[in-house]
Amino acid sequence: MPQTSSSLHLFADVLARVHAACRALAAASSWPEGIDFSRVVVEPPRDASHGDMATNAAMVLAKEAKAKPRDLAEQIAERLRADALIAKVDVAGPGFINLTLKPAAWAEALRTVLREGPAYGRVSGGSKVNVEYVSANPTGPMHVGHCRGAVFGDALASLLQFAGHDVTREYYINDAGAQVDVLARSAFLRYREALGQDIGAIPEGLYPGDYLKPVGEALAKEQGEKLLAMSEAEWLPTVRAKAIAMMMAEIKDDLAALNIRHDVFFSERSLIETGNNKVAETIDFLKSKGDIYEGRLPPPKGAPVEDWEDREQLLFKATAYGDDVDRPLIKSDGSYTYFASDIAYHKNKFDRGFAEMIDVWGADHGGYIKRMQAAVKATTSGKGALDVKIVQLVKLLRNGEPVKMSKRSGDFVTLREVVDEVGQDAVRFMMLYRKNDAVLDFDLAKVMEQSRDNPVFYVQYGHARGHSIFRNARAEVFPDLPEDAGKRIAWLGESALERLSDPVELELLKRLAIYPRTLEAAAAAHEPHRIAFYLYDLASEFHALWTKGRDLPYLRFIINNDAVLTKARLAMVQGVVSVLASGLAILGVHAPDEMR
RNA sequence: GCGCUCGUAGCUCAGCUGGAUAGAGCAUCGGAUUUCGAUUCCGAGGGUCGGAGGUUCGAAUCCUUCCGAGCGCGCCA
Repeated sequence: MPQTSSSLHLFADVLARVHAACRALAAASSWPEGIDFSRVVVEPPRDASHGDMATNAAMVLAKEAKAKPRDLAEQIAERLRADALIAKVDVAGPGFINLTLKPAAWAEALRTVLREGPAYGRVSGGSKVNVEYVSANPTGPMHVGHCRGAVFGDALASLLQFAGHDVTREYYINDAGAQVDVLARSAFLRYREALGQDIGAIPEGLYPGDYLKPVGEALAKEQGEKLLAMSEAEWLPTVRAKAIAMMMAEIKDDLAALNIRHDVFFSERSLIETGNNKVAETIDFLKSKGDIYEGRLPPPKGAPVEDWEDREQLLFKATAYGDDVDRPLIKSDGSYTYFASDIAYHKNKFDRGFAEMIDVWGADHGGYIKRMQAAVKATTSGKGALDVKIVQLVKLLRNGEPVKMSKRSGDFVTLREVVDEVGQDAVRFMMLYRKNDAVLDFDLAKVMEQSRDNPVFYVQYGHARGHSIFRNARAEVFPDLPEDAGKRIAWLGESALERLSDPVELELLKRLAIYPRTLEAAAAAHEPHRIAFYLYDLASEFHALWTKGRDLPYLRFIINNDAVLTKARLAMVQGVVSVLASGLAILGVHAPDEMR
């Protein structure tokens, strides 16, 4: 289990106190041994009037403690009332224990934010995790459809890293199937074209895009007319390798435009290299476990398969691990199915030390999850776990109208076109401002708007506004307020934070205090979108407080005749700025000091 | 036909893995605003959480079953 960093964060701290109270009570009341406290949680109540935090301890423990929830709640409450951090304890409803903390607790929470700075909410000591994402076929530039999985995977990896995991970002290159041979043939045409031949229209079934022209030109330059004299079987490996290399370079460029970088690029072809055939090895391994057999499959029930041929074939016993049917490993032409090499690939991940694997796939691969999880179970004897995150379709719009067309490829919009038009921040944030398994509307016009309707702008503006306040404070009250973030945080760390007492201010501090908890939950659920929503809420409260200062001058951040209060308020602003910057960094979105 | 995902305000979506009177934004209506440079803020109306059962102290959340949408269903990746 991950360890929380040096200081306990407020929610974890209070949870520990509740646990302690329960244990003390357990000892005093001779409860049965080995009671499970893990279901006891401390969370913010839905209704703020109930207090700052609520715990379900009494309701969860009632059965085992053989007591009525309300009675038990009273006993636990009695012990919590003695706690120095807690101002008020109430028992409500079916047995909730509502806690109201002393104001000093919130000041202390802000002090924690400032002390830890960029590390606030960070955890260390987590497990090794492999996150595989993008893995687009190396047959052309990336299109918008790839965008979402790319951004999602990248943000999830960052999130898990922040949550203490040892994360490897991986890209699986599908460079072994039939489609890369098609790529090679398409590139060969462009090669002939580069040598001055008239190739006419690109035949049906080959890739028509202009992006293969540079490949043809490069081949012409390197090989001259040498390849023309060869048979396809002879030139194909050379052309294929060149085309894949250039496509991968292009994909890496596209990813860089979104600020995405992988640690490992894993080649499918490397699995079946002669002399080192991992796929054969894996099949043998499964055979020895009795998970593979020769058999027949019933024809698929859905759309009729025209050339269906009932044949004896090599099957993986996926049904033994929760799948619906057993799955073929070898095609009728004798080559491996994609699934076969994918089994070998995931086994390889496990063998490299990743018991935890996460794959990010597009929605059209949903039907593939069960068999892959079955395969992981089988090859790792249940020790490996694969979580597959499906990212749903992105509907690209402009002012509500669907966008099709592309200047470059003829039939799809490239990732690059979208990033060039709206910028990487807008793309990244919007892709994360939705649950991954929900369809997403991406409106090119809307994400450029500077309004509350555009969450990217709204959150970034929150960060910029914080800095704007620092600039004003520097001009009006504190010429010494450091520009450097680290120095400024240290400088503000010595503020009289107990001066922050207005309910609106305390609300903001509570929001900051809950950040580590939000991160922890988002990481555990593999759901980076929760951070995007949290940031939006935080920015919203910050903007609201700023605007309140317009009507109520005593709530302004800068109070010219009260340097002590101003400094405390600036410390609060710094807390907001720090957390906004931290959350945006996890999402891979810039936190600007000013908007332009 | 089967499997997976989904169904929450007029629209777009959250809902912290079972908690209290289900929340935001947009849109609508009503207010505030020559600010600490910012398209910002406050308030109101709006709900059978697709329908029906079930599990328990308690269900939008879990189970069953219908209805509806999307995706998938050897030898594509």
